[in-house]
Amino acid sequence: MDSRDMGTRARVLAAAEAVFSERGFEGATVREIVARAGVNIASVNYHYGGKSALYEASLQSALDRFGNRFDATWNDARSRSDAWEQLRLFLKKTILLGLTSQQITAPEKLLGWEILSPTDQASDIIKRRCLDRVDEMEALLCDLNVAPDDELERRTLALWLMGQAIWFSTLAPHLIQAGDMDEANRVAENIAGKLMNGLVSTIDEKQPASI
Amino acid sequence: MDSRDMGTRARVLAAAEAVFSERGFEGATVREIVARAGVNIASVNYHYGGKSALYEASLQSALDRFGNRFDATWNDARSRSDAWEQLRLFLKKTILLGLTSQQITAPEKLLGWEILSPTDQASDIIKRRCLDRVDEMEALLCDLNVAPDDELERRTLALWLMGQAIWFSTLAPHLIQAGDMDEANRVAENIAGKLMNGLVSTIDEKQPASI
DNA sequence: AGCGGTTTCAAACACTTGTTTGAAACAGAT
DNA sequence: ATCTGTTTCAAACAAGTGTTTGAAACCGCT
Repeated sequence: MDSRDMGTRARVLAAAEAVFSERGFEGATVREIVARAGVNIASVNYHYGGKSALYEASLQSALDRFGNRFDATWNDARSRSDAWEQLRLFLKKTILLGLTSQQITAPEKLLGWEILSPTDQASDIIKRRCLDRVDEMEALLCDLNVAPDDELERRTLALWLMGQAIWFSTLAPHLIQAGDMDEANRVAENIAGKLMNGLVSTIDEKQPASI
Repeated sequence: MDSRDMGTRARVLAAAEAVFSERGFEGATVREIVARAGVNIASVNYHYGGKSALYEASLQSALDRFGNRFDATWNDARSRSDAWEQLRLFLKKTILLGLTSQQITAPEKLLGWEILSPTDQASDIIKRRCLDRVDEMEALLCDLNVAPDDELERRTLALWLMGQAIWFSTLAPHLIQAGDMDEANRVAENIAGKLMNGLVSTIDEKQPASI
């Protein structure tokens, strides 16, 4: 447990993240992991104690990086002075990510696997983290004075907005691809604008300006 | 290939759908499938030719049922006379489904697995089906006179609206649960309303009624 | 009853899986 | 150089995998 053993131990973890994210827990084999890491097969048991433990470590590490990336976008947006600008920037950035990224990144894929077949402990960790983000979105909505009084309503609204981020960063890349950066930028701004317009409209529940 | 063999053959398919959706392709074992179906292990090879072929059959069948369920909601909404009412009803129903359903259903989980680790042939089938739905949503947007002229913009908008359906029927149930039916109804109507308000607003791109 | 084709079955097959093992190689301190 | 604890390695292990096999059971038919 020294810090000098960051050679093989870290290489195993990196390879594990990649393989687990590509194939899931069951589909991944320790032989492929150690092959990619370029180390002996016994390393995974020696350093981590087994495949399951290695998976948990990979998930933890991937979640951290996922969280950090999210936090970076979030904090960057939150640093703006105007609250509406904060929301617009956050939405636009996350949408843009989905339109331009060529493939789902490892942490998001790992999250996906975990959602589909939850490991008891891990799914709790994930749930907690997701709900923390939802809390932050709720706070932003309160800043904007558009948070509904009703608790479930407010929570669903925050959850829904967060859903946009997840949707555009996971599934959308499979179905749509922007041509160039300018185009992506324009589309992202447009969608973000529609989301925000929906938020602020107070003429609720009635069909507006129909045919 | 008679129609009288619907006994074991169909039982295997049903069990396969369940097990594959719970554990994914790699995680599922033919032994568990045949155990649930209550048939001999050789049946899967005899009737389907192998695990992979059985998986494809399950995926096909699940996609059909998923499509049918979607089409039912869609057609029901589309039968309304007013176009805005069509959209509102569709959005509300799909949101409601996510708020009230206790767990992700088999077809959606299978879809999820396939998205995470696409089988070459299967992912094409899925893509095609999803894109067909997006086409229909585009048509509805044209009916509403809110479809942007730009193609990518229009497509992204349709895709985004469809994303709501998927989002609320797959991930949201993990994070939120409505208390009773009345509550769920109210929340679903609220979110649908916000979505539609965003659509119709023409005061685009500028921050509205800020602090 | 007897026949031909289809379907089921228990047992075995070849193979891959995660894990263990015991020796060899290494690093640092004396 | 020698000893100590740590790390790497090739080889082997037991368990579980999808698949095959050849015989038994079943079916509708004459």
